[in-house]
Amino acid sequence: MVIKIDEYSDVPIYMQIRNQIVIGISNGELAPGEQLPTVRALALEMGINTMTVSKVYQLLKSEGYILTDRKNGARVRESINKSGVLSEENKTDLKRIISEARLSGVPKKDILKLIDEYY
Amino acid sequence: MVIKIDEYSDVPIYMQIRNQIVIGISNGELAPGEQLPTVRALALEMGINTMTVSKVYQLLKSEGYILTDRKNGARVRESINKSGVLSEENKTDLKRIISEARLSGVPKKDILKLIDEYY
DNA sequence: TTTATGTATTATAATGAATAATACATAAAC
DNA sequence: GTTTATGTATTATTCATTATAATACATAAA
Repeated sequence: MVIKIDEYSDVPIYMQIRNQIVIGISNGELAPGEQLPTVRALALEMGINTMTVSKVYQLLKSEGYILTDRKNGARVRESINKSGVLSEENKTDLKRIISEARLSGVPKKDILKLIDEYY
Repeated sequence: MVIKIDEYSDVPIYMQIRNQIVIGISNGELAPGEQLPTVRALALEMGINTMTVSKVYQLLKSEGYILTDRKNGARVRESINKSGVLSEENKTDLKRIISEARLSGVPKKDILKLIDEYY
């Protein structure tokens, strides 16, 4: 899996990595049980600090997306807890995105098409 | 229009206000040409610094949502530029939200229902 | 002349993000 | 047993962002 950092983004590096891994798990690019790169390998590959990557894994672990231990490294969880509902934060974000889209004249069907593509 | 700040959110105050005003413009709660509260009035009402509100208005102005001048205060723009396309940032955000939703077991139709509600 | 508007200025404090350089606990590999 | 590789902990530092505080300014209507 290729992870790309936009250095001009105002989204912190660790959050960009976290998001791309979550997207990868969701679309199947990262399979359940699949091994993730080691902290040091990913840090070296991306030219960032090891602790930054470590914190990404700790975040993903706390969110229930992956498991980590000292012997096996980090792996995608086999069974991820399903609340079945969209978080309040995501509802708020979605509302904002839709509002900006409407004001930019983006047709509703274009949004629905993106949902189809992403879901 | 009532603006509410979640002091526990990691979204900065100025961004929360900005977002809620954008949403208000989009859903018609704030009509084109409508006067916004003065910088000082809004700051006093919300118990925050005047410069924080001023920067919100500068941001909204730079984004083309409102107009400000020293005599008339701030008003919603009559004609907002329509690019017709969703910004790359919003595409990325949308993709992340959908991914998290899928992993949480949120049915696609629930997402579409929210789109209907918000758009 | 007063008042109200957005804005500019300067300083300060608090927080978050990222890095740097080591070190540790653990367990597999040799 | 020693080495190696894993995630994690520690401590310190730097930098940018956010928010506040206290004034002051330019402008134009009242």
